[in-house]
Amino acid sequence: MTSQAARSHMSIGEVLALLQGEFPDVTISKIRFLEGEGLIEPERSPSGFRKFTHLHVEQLRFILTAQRDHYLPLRVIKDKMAESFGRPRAVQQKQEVRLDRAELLEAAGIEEETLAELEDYGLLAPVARRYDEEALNVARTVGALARFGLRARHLRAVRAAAERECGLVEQTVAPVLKRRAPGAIGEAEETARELSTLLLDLHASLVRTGLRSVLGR
Amino acid sequence: MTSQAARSHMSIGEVLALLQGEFPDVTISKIRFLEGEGLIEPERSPSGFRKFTHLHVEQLRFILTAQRDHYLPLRVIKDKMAESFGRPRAVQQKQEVRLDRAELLEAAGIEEETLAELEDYGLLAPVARRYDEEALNVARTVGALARFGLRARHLRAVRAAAERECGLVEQTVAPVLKRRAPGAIGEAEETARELSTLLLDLHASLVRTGLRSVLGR
DNA sequence: CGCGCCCTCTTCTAGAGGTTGAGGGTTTCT
DNA sequence: AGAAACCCTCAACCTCTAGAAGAGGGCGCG
Repeated sequence: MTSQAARSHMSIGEVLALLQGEFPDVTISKIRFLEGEGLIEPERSPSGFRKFTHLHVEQLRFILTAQRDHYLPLRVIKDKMAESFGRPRAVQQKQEVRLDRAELLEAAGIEEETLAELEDYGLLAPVARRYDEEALNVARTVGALARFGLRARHLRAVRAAAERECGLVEQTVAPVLKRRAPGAIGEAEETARELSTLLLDLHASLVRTGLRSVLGR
Repeated sequence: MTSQAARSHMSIGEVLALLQGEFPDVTISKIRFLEGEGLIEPERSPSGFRKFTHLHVEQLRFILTAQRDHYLPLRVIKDKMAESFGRPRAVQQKQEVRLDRAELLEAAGIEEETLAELEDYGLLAPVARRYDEEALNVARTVGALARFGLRARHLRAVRAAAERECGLVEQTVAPVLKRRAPGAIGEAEETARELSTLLLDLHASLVRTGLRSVLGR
């Protein structure tokens, strides 16, 4: 048995041996299965044997830990891997939702006129006559709010607030975007995502605090 | 149909109605299933109908959130529930945070002057000279935002927006609160929580959508 | 050339998390 | 009272995830 260190890549059996100490119930069949699910992508030798590197072992460790300690489903682990290990191309689907008007009404469980109202107040707009995931979520949420007597016109303020926050993000990110360097867009997206998370978090905290005083304590 | 408010306990259908806004795919059969799995234990009427209280609704919310947002298996959720809800009273956990000024600065990793700014702009205020969990979160978040060049004065709009949303909730809940019936407070809290969740969700959706167009798709 | 390792592919499975429907009682509206 | 709406149990069924098991067949090396 040649040491796996020397060759820089390992066979599936060697990988198994490496991991088995830490994760007693990993098996060859499981590793193959994980490849099938697109979680790892080992190279192949001319004759078809899988060739693993240390990176792959790292990834497997990540997967197995996520399963064992955080109970995450593979689908979610896959997404997280894209973040932690960076897109190994494949551009990740995300299962685009694209509904037409009738489908949206159906899926969100709202009336035509509610939708019209929503569009009037700018809470939601189709892109190329189609509604995406986010639009569906808006429609559903507004539907639920309507059951409390809150109609679109009450929600204009929410839209305005969202717009102002977007403005804040835009303003911060603009210089990066302008600098037409390669990778600038990716960087801007990253920053925008991070900023918006923070702003949403702040917003939520403020609302919760405000509410507590409304309810007396 | 009598309002669920008056009776302090609800039928399974009423519980369903309460939750469906926030969790569109909860069903009666699922609620029964969760009882079968030992996650909730509603009382029964003499004729065998389930009787739910606000606590049960709270627990269901906990379960559904854990599933949806953290992908936890029921088995694990059950364990967590024992911690969060288990053993009624048991000295009120939730581990109240009550920091003084210095501790807050330390914990949030911000400067005295940043905090002063925050208080000036009404983003945060001590209660009886102490800062709670939510205040800490605000301070921390603002600290992170500051690293992107966003200072308290940029965030006034966020505060204003949060206040307006609180107003919306207050307005909706006010009639219930006034009606000084027993259980009215619990019901109001329940409604307020639900409304604010929906509003925050809506807000987040709008921000994400807006951001996408800022970044060009 | 034989023994151990590796390959693909198909079929099987165990469990989680519910759904559906039959058959039957209860509550409430009119 | 009678219908409509709601609720009950229990058993059967279903879909999806996460693999396991085995058949049938290639590599590779001492």
